[in-house]
Amino acid sequence: MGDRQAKNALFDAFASVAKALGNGRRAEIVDVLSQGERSVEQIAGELGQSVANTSQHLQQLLRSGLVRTRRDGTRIQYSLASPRVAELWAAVRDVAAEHVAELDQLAAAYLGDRSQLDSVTQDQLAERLRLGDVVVLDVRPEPEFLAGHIAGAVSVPVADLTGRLRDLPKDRAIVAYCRGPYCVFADDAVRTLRRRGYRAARLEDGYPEWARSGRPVSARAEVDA
Amino acid sequence: MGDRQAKNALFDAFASVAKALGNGRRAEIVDVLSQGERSVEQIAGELGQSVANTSQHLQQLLRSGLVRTRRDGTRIQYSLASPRVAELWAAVRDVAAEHVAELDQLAAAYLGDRSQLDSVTQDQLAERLRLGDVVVLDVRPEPEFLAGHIAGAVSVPVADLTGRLRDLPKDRAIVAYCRGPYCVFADDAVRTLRRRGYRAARLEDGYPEWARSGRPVSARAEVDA
DNA sequence: CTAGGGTTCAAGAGAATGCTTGAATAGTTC
DNA sequence: GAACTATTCAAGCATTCTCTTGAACCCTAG
Repeated sequence: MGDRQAKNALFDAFASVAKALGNGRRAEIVDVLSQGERSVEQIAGELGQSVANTSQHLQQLLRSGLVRTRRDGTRIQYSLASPRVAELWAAVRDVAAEHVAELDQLAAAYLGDRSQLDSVTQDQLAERLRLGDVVVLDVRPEPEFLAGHIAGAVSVPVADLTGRLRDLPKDRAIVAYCRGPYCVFADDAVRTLRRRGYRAARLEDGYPEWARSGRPVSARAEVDA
Repeated sequence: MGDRQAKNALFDAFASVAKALGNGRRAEIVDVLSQGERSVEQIAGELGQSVANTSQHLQQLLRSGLVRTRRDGTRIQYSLASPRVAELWAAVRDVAAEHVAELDQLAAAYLGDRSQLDSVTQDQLAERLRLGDVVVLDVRPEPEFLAGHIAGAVSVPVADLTGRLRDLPKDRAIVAYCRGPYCVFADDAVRTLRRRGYRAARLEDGYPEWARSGRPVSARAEVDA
């Protein structure tokens, strides 16, 4: 014991986890799965990749232990092996944001200019929720809302936003949120709302971060009541 | 914005951080550097790799932003870019421990059988330190002790242990610690001590974890006093 | 300014990776 | 039990990785 060969094997095993996340497409898969379980076809659609290629990436994630599968009728649902995997992914993302030089530009290229968008921290939103002086909009697709959302939020998927503007008050502050700091849904929603004269801002990060902080959430059961 | 190409580039950038850790040798480099800064030659020595190869891995870590360099006389000292990198590495290690199937066997192959070794948690050690009924041994090489150690610990590098047995009391409990949960120094020390009739146990993890938990530490300045 | 040594660079061989295409599989569902 | 279809497998090609060897490059120290 303590020999070089065994040590190499051990560290190769540690590194296998990082290697699994060490590809843009697989990273994106983990990002998608941190929103909830998905079938191969759904994931391929979100990534803009072929089903075969997506399947191979999923196999690799499966072998590395980061995801698991469940059969659901005719399809296979993939999900993260545990919440720790989502935390690891968030840690990778944060270290990249801090230490990768080009990240700001790349994020700007994908997200567009955010300098005009007001944003709100978790603490600020929690306080305003407590005071009740804010409307919270969950602009993710509805299934994700149903799977879990910020307690008190209303589901208005960004695709439906323009059709549901009449439900929203112009005299109250609106805070929109979505999947995380690099998700564009809330940005789009806030831009649309402000253009029409609403007082809208985006939550700095998204639902997964809110839930991980242990803040109040609801899921389907409570909603349907 | 929001287009596929930009999104791919963004996630490739996130993944670049994971990719940097996605090689056993580079993972080991980060593990070594989480103990403090090292020259290329030192790192190569610890890894059992050629200097040229080690240098190339270090260049890659440098490009990914995870490490930084500092010139010190005729040599270049590498260190982690920030404590967050050490945290990320610990997160990778923990996820691997939880989700990689073969990890237990690989760890056992490297560490040997730990079932006979008593171990102590951070909480337990903190409590016993408070009560003063324990001798804490830092069995890492002395430079690492000098760079920072558990407050109240004594430096007895494992290589010097047999020569310094007379300094250790047989009537008090001894807790040895080293670099982390996958470090063999404390194991070796505890085995040696128990064979000679001392009451020894190992700290479950190591110095970096202790420090990260915000528990009391000391460094050179206080020690020399 | 020069010698020396720590570090980096360059080229190359062999293996691994990532995506494509097309076929095979397995498990439901009807 | 048979048709369907979501998923996986297999083969192939271009690219990237990892380690080796040997030479080149700085920079400090004297």
